[in-house]
Amino acid sequence: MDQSPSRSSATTVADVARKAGVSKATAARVLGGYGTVSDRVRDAVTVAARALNYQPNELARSMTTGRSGTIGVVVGDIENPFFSLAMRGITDVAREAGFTVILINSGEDADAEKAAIRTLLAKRVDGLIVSPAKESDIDHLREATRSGRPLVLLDRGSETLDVDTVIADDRHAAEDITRRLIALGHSRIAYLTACDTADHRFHTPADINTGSVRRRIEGFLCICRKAGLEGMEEWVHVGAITPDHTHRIVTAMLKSPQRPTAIIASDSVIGLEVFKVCRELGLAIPDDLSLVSFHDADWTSVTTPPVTVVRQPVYRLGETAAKLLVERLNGDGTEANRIVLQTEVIERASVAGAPA
Amino acid sequence: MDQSPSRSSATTVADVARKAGVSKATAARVLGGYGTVSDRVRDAVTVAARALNYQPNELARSMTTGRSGTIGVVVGDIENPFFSLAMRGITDVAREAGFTVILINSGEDADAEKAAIRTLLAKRVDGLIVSPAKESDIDHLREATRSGRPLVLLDRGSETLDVDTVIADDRHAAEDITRRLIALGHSRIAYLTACDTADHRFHTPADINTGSVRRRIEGFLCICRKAGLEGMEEWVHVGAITPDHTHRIVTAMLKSPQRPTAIIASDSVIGLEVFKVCRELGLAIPDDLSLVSFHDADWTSVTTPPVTVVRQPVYRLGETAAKLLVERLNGDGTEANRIVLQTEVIERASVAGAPA
DNA sequence: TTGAAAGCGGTACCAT
DNA sequence: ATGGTACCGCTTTCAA
Repeated sequence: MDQSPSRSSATTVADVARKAGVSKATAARVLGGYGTVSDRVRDAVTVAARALNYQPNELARSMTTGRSGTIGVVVGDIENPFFSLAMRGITDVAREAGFTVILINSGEDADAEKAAIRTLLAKRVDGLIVSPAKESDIDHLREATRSGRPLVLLDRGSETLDVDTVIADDRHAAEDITRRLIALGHSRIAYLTACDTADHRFHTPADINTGSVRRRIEGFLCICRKAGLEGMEEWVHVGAITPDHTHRIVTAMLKSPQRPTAIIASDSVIGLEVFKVCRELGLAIPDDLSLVSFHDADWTSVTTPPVTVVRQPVYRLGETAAKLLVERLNGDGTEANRIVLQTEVIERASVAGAPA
Repeated sequence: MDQSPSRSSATTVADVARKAGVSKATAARVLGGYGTVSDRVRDAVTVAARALNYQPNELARSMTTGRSGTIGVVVGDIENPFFSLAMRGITDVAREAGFTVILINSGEDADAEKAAIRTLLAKRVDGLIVSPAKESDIDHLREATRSGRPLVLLDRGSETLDVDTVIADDRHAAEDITRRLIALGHSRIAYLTACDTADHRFHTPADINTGSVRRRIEGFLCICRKAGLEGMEEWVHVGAITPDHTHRIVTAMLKSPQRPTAIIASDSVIGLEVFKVCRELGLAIPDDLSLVSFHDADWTSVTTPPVTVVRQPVYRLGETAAKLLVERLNGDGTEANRIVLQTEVIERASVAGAPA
């Protein structure tokens, strides 16, 4: 009465072994594809496995091997086209290498990120790819590496953490576009980012915890200073964390008497919102306002006018990070790589000389 | 010489138990948060755990409990804004409910989807959310449910598979916009989808394996017929699987002598490409061509003219699917839900009367 | 080449 | 309330 064949619980190696008339160890060898077995036995086991519809239990396998075949990815927000494209790069490489990906959104919140890392570590991921919300707050990342599992930082590095890092050349990109804007006669140039500070105002780049953005702002300020533009810190606006926030900030900015003649948007979501506010306010781009946006989102070429953007190799960012991780997982013990992917300014028609 | 304290391998329940001077069972009770223990012992164990930096091994836990705390998600392409937004809905609900998400891209390929399901099942996910590439080819899905793990279908249902399903009201949406177009005098209306057929041509809705799209085309053809428009099958174009493909198809379409006066784009990626081709060809929207796109992508409101779209509750699609799954996981044994979320046509300015 | 048995790190049942 | 111990399903010595 206990040998019901349609018992719901899955068939195991032992079941197959019994049916094939061999030992558990032998069955495991053919089912797991390791060790050596005679052809005759292999066939018998294979047949039995098929008959019993044997499905291996990766969890049990992971228990003994210590490898879960899984990599954990923590990004700010998968909904953001930047991350979803990078994610595509990661998953493509992972699948190719036989790994599976666990995705967790941090919502750019440091605490959520910590919880995510803890969860991932508990699930015994083989490695991690993280886009840290705050570069200053990385004890949890350090602990992750201390647990022996390789970590790759995506889009945002850390000076104090010596691990593989893949970022874009944000600083030069920012310098480049700032230089162009200044050459065109702009001096009231605003930089707008989603990153926020404690008092929602910008004072110094050190306030900015997101490395990629900090580097851009540093580049922006540096070129401004070189051009004799002082005190541009006050033109840096933070806290554009949602379209609503952005809308409010941009509206206030453009309605002020000393309004900017150019805006640099730190990502395409912000750039889009700037575009919308201009519409509402009846401001013409580029005659009344020049606009440059980071991230070459697909729609930027189709607006009127099309938007000048900084093209970042987003897919390759993810792809490269995953490749680095897979190499580590395969035993690469060389020192940490810090890879900087080049960016490119795509000139379109949203930039013109400063209004008189 | 074997009691090196900085041994790399993680500390286990047994280690903690030893240090706290209690049995493994007792230590496990406090560490696992089950059973009953005296406060004194609880403290001792907690202290020992902290001292040893104990990190639970979820894999081992899953082994015995049979629950992995993981749900598997298979989508066509995470890079597509549709899926990344739905994914956001899924991950939000999953996190809230204490589940972690494994993401696999199928690339809309049935074989890849099968492999994905197999992998996920082997990893012992507790449940699955799948956006099936082909509704006709679902043996692997059936097998998944047979393994006892709940499955929820996302955006695409299946008549023959009796499982929880969350889709948008695609048919009515298509009927609605077709009706509007016809009322405006259009009769040469093209429908363009990424779905492909064996010979890359459309004959009958039965050729279309993606349920959501099939339902739209059925609605489109139905209304056309009711309005006395026959043979509209030849205005349905398939195979717009990449922007390049789309570009070629749309260009050919718009250059033909009998070119359409209106195009319905099956997703925002296609809609964007139609927009670009019109630019290139010097065709004015909506004077020369009316355009309606499925998916209210963020940029559609900012083009010139802004695009009339079918707004789908994409986030809620994912959210609802995840909620359904979590309920099943919590023991809901009621019959399969088939949830149809309402769509809404957002009228903007890309639609006008048919050119004379 | 094959088998027996000891884990992997927890959980859970049964005593005490 | 606590301890002893048999698993979970698979891998991996070690012998035979």
